[in-house]
Amino acid sequence: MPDLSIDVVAKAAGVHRSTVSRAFSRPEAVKSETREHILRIAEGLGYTMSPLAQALRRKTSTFVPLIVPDITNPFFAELAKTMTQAADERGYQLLLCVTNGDPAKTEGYFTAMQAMYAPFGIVAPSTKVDTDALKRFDFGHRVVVIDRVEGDSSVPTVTVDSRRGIVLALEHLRSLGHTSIGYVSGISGTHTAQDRMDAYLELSAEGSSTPLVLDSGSDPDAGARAAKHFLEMDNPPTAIIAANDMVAFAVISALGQSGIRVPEDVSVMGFDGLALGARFNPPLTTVRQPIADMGNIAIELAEKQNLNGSVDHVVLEPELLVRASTSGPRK
Amino acid sequence: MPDLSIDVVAKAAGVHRSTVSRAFSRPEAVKSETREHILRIAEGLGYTMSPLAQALRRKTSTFVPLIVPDITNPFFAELAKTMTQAADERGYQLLLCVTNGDPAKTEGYFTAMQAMYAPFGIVAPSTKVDTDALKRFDFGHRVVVIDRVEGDSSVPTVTVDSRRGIVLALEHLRSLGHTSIGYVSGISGTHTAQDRMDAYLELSAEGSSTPLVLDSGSDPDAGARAAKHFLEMDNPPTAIIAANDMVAFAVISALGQSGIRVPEDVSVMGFDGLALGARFNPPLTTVRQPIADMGNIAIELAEKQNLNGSVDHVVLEPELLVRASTSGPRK
DNA sequence: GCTAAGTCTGAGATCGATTGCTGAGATCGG
DNA sequence: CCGATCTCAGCAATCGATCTCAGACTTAGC
Repeated sequence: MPDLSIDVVAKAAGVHRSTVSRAFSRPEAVKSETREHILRIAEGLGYTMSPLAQALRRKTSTFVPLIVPDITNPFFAELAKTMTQAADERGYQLLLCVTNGDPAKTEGYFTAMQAMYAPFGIVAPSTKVDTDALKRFDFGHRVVVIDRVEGDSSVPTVTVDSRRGIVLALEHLRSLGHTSIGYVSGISGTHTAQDRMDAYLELSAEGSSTPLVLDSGSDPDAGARAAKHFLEMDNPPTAIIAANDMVAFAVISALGQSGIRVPEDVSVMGFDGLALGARFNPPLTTVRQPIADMGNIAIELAEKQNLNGSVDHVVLEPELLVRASTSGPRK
Repeated sequence: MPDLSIDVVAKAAGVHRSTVSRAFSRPEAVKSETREHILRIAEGLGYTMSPLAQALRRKTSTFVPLIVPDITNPFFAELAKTMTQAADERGYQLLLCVTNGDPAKTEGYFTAMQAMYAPFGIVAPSTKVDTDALKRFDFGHRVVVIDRVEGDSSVPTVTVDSRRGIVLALEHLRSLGHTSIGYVSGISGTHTAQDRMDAYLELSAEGSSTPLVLDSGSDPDAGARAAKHFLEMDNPPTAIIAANDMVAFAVISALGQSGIRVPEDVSVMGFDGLALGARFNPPLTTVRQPIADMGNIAIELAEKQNLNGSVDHVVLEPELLVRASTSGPRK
């Protein structure tokens, strides 16, 4: 394969380099005959422009980083999947960047992406993002965050309404007849995690039942600890809300290990709406986040900010997804 | 942030551009005093080299594509995770490319990666890879495949020993007392999927029990169909081997929906060893693939092939992982 | 038919690096 | 003390595109 540069095509088409360039990136600036001729020749040669050279010269590329803490977490995987497509449709190429929760890595990606002339980026954090720290980076001025952010600041964000989600969960459980409803966090760090917990605490109290947090850790063992705690209680709740689907899985698994059945002995709900939940045992009742929408909107917000500096905060509506892990309380 | 080019650093350090370049990429070619001086200045300015310009000029980059069909599948997610790190450690930057099973996308990535001057790539296919089709692409000569390929050809591969894995599963189940062991494929397309199924068919017959394939589809509903089939049988098997963990999850879930208990009523095993399996209900007994090793070795093979054209085929040993989804057959 | 206003295309500098070549000093043996 | 050998740094071409400028040709208006 001889190296295919723009000059090769130019020679083959009998025109100047610049004309070929225009034929591709500014079609209206070149006579349509010439353009079609060039395109035909290029096609025949199997030529495509070098994104590298292009980015270098233009000082802007179509690479859009999506920074996530852990791709092994299905929530982020689903986000990545839908965002890949959303990016594609708009002519961008999503670059997945995994931090493993290490803030230093995030910063590394920032400078790398700056160097790649990425027009903007999307960050799905694992901690409360520090807006000021963000803004210390050049690239930090061009990201949108998938989480709430301290004091509605100058960074565009997309989130779903945590409180509304908890309301949905609580209503569902109460309509089933539950009055004693526990909570296990299993995540922390992000504002979203905090918001869900706060909403539970507050709304649970309103409902005249005492809030009951089985575990508030954020490690993978939270589910097991919550189950242990549950077993040790004299008067355990008849239903449990988990802060996200993964934790719900862990709770159900741990409970199952001790012979507790879901939903016969206790109802368990998740929060996320992972596809995986439909194939859990039992299929998980949960509060669905519109992940695909989040991805699309994140990119839109990024484009908007890039265009006219506007900083929007979009809050999406969650949705109740009833499957089989909840039922009426045991008599 | 003024644009930080190599010339800026050169000026600041009072040397020529080329000297700065050497200070970074060919340390031995510049007097150590000078070099340290330059490095210090660069550090102070917060300068990093443009990977774009570098790749353009050198005609080789450090981008390594990992092409997977679906990042939402935890197997590929885990692969991506470990490979990201493996790549990092060797100075590469992994670029995750998701095809959604569309071969056209794979080809698109090939030419894109060619244009990015990627030194090589890793492909985790969802279909039997056609070596000839691969070789039609320039970039196809520099990939390693995570699957077996037709006729031990000229493409390096990494796989785990499918037959051995099935042996492990069968031995485990038989030692528990099972004699009637079913199989559900749920995947197909890859040679690995084929190999597992073939191994089951063959070894199962040897064990003097008749092979019993509950479902051989490859869609997400295979689990449900297998469960349906199971329920309709007069004499259902007492144990089921699923071709991978995800299918095992689906089978257990579907069975559970019909009131069949695992492992009390029927034992179910998976194949993969996903981290998720430990938190399933019940925790999944499975055959573990050394995913991290696969990632590391894939990159090693790629480097080797790139260096001296050697084409190796590495076959890794799977390992039995006993958890709670298997037990003795019901009396 | 002649000038003014468009259309198109070509020239050449430029983006941020790398690298073969050349030459200035330093080192060294005799 | 002199030429030969080494080191080390500068020069300038190059990678594959983009884009401003300016010139060549059309087209239009009167």
